[in-house]
Parts: sequence; C-alpha cells; structure tokens
Amino acid sequence: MRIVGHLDMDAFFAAVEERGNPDWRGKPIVVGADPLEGKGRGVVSTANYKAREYGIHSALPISWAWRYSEEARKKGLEPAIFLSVNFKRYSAASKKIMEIVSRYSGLVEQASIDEAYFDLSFAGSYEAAEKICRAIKEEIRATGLTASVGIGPNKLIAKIASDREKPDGLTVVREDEAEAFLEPLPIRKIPGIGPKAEEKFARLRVKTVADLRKLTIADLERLMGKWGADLYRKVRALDDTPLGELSETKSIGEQDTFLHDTLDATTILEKLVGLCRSVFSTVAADGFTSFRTVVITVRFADFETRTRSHTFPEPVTREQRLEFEAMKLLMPFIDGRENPGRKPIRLIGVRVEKLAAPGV
DNA sequence: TCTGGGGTCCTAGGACCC
DNA sequence: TCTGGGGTCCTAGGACCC
Repeated sequence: MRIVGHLDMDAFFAAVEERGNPDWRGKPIVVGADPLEGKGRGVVSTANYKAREYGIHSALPISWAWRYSEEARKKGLEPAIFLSVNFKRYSAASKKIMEIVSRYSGLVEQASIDEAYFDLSFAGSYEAAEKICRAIKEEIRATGLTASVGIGPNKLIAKIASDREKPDGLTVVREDEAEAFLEPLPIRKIPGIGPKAEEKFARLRVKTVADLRKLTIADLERLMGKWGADLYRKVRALDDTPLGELSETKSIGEQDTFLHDTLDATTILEKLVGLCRSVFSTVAADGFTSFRTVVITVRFADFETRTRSHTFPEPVTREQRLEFEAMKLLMPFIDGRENPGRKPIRLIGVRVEKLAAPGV
C-alpha cells in the first residue's frame, strides 16, 4: 500500500522572522517588498495569521497591505511590521526542517523552500503514518515553527490534504475516502488549475471537482490540451507520480522593477548590465560553465510583457558576450523600433538557458 | 488601491533535415 | 496545378507554482 505525506510550513517566511524576534510575537508581520510608506511597487510574499486578519495575504500589492495596516492602526489595532525577504535565513531554517523529515522517511522530495513530499508506505497503515507525522510536527514545533501535514494515497491527495486545516493541521485521507474528499472542493484546489482555467470552466458551469468529473477525457483534452488526460485522472483521485529528487536547473535569471517607469537609456542599460553581471555570477556559483541562450524580458507600464531571445551556436563562457547580446535584444524596446508608442518600461529581466556544467 | 521574483512546462509556427 | 510526413531546434507567449 502506498502512503504519501506532504508537509507545508505555516506562513513560513513570517514565522521564521517572528521566531527570531521575541518582540514581534503575536504581532501582524508582513514579509515582502518595501512598502515605502504606501508607494512601494512589490507584493506581499508572506503575511502571518495576525496580519491576515487585516486582509493582508500573499501576492497582495504591498501598497494595499500598507493601507490595510494604516486603517487597522487608526482603529487602535497594532500596525503591521513590514520586513524584506531574507532568503538566506529561510533557506537555513528550511534545511533544518528537511533534516527532521529525512530522519523519519528515507524518501523525501523537497518541492520548494517550505514544502516536501515524503514516503510513508513503509508504515504499513494510515494509523502508523499518522503517528509518524505527529512526531514530525512535534519536532518542528520544538524549533519554534509549525507545519501542516497531509497524508494520502498519492502526492495529489497528500498536498490537498495538507492545505485542509492550516495552520498546524494534520489531515488524513485514506485511499477509499479520496474521491469523496475531492468531490465538493472548488476546482481551483487541484494543482495546475489556476485563474485562467478556473474562469474557462466557470463559463461551462463547472465549479467543483464533482462538476469536473462529468466531463469526458475528450472534453478535457479539447479544453486543456495535453494536460487534460492527467486532469481526468486527478479528479478521480488518481496520481501515480513518483517521489523523486528535484530536477536539475534549466535556467537562471533575474528581473527587476524600476522605482519609476522609464525610457531613459542610461537608467535601463545600467540596470541591464547589473542584471547580467549578477546572473553570470550565479551561473558560475551554481556550478555551470556556460550557456547558449539569452532571454531578455521587458514589461511596459501597462504591464504588457515581451521577450526576445537569442541562441548561440556555441556555448558562451564570457560575461561580455551576455551583456552585449542582452543589450542588442533590448535596444529596440528603448529606441522605439519595438515600442512605437514609446511606452515607459516598468521592468527588465535577463535569463540564460541551455546551461552546461563540466562533465554534462 | 495596482499588480515581485524565482522558476517550470506547454503550445504553436517556421526553418530545416531526411 | 499541387505540393508528404516526421523529428528537432528556435522563438515568442502564456499559464502556473511558491
């Protein structure tokens, strides 16, 4: 019998910060872009549960979060503490969590900085698997953080189950309960169904997993392409995706939003060079020696986003070539050839692909 | 009120080759 | 006048995830 666990840290970035500073205990904490007194341009990365009471949540524009916090303050409530993202700190915390999980299961697949799937088949029963997960949760709690865990017959069910009773939840869904567990859920709960697919299905009056189950494989393939057959199985709680190691890096890139939208060539090219240098050093730091494809991204003030790419016939090993090519690809968006309306630019990005490492 | 930054995967058309 | 079929690579855009 196959049993899979999925662990998902609760409000991870905010929780790590809260743990590190006793003065912040129980206060609303927002990790994300600099709010700049309400003028900041980024979004919220993570809000702790106290901040969520103010309506602040992940992906919310940071300027809105600032406003919500101000409104709360005017009502006599505690204003939110705004913190910038400290990836190193979270990576270190993440590593410790993964070490804990690895002591209980021989097969752990880290799915992101704060999530992991782990095999529990060896436990032999859901009761035994549940005991193991309680022990994992206790050990994590001892580090000052909490996690929510889902247990199911496969990765799909385990993942949806872990989301069920957040925070600090533990949800067990046995194989014979899995279909009934899924049926009432909104289709958006299925990983891979995002806002666009949700809207497309809503137009067909398909809102819940039970609704989705009425569609044939042919329907789903027509609507979703290659992914349709997969989805047909998912809504029936079927998923035989194996647990595995993370796949190797395929691309490395950086992008940055300007404080103010601009068409000033100097400003843009300076930023571009900085991005190229940073990307190039990450390529080396990650153990790659060359790349063949350069992709630049331009986002205009109206949010229209364009990309241009070039693939070299030979591997590129010098930073100068990256800078030169990136400039060549970007120039038409500045000088008007690819931007006839002369729209100001909001963001630029640089990415490299077709990476090669020695011996690969 | 206004939308980050790091990625992966898929699609579709055109070029090119056999 | 009619003009295959399959595979692979490149390019651009888009959906999605955390």
